[in-house]
Amino acid sequence: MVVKTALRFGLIIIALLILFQLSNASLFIPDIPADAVIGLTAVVLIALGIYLGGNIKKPKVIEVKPTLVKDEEKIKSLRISARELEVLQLISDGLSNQEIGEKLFISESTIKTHVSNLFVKLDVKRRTQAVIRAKEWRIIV
Amino acid sequence: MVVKTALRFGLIIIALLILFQLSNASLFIPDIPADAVIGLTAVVLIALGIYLGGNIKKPKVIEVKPTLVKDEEKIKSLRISARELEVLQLISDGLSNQEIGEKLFISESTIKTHVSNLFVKLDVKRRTQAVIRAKEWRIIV
DNA sequence: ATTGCAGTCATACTTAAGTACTAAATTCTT
DNA sequence: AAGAATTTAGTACTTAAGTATGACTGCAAT
Repeated sequence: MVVKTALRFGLIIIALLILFQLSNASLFIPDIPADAVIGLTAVVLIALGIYLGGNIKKPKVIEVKPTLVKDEEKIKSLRISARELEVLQLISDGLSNQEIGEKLFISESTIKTHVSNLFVKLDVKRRTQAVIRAKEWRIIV
Repeated sequence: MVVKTALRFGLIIIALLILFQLSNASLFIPDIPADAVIGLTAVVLIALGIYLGGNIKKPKVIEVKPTLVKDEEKIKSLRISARELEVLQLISDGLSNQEIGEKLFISESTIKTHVSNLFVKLDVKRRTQAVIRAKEWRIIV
């Protein structure tokens, strides 16, 4: 890395020296218009600046969250129903069976049915595992 | 945005014209050495290039995953012990109290003690909530 | 029409989770 | 060394979670 930087700067210095020489020489050669040489030099120098700027400036670092998209195919393949998915999401939100029932206006015993069916489909034994599995398989966000 | 860009380029053109004029003039004024003017011009042009490069070039973007670092300060402030933290992590991994006990070679009743103490410190009622809260507060990864 | 799925609910049960203490041994800390 | 915090473990209990099974309804496809 250090060698690369040194090499780069060496090349830049050589390029600059050549330009200066050319610039000086042109003043005494009438065949080439001085303006053209100056213009060319300007363009080369600006290009050099742009090149240097790209390397000197530290890159912008932005944090990106992994794309949180549900895998609808997986949900279908596991034959998880819409209601079951709702319950699964609420389990993941930390709600108890009773709270889920209240939120969905259905009895706790129905929630238990959904939960049991979910565990079979997700191949887990506990709700904490269900949450992990469901996120692994991108069934819930 | 368009106006801003137009203005910027206008200024750049004016700056260039001034430089060209200066450059031409200096050739006939012996008081100022031609090399100095050329050198100054070079510096200005390179600076201009760097400035332009910063605006024209699309920024280098490095994508990084959100930093998953435990907040040790938070752990201390909540007075969560090392053992409790271990238990918390294993809860988050989906293990039952019994499984956690087996993994740590201690009785399930001890796990229950740790769990209860954790719930008070995390201000939650259930282990599913504990996992959510612990991740919110970056107590576990 | 009947077949099947989704959703609902209930009962009865077992197991796990969680609470509320008490208490002892161990390990830091001062 | 003394005190504080941690870790361990127990008992006794309450509550929540989870299982198994059966039953009823509505709805859509065959």
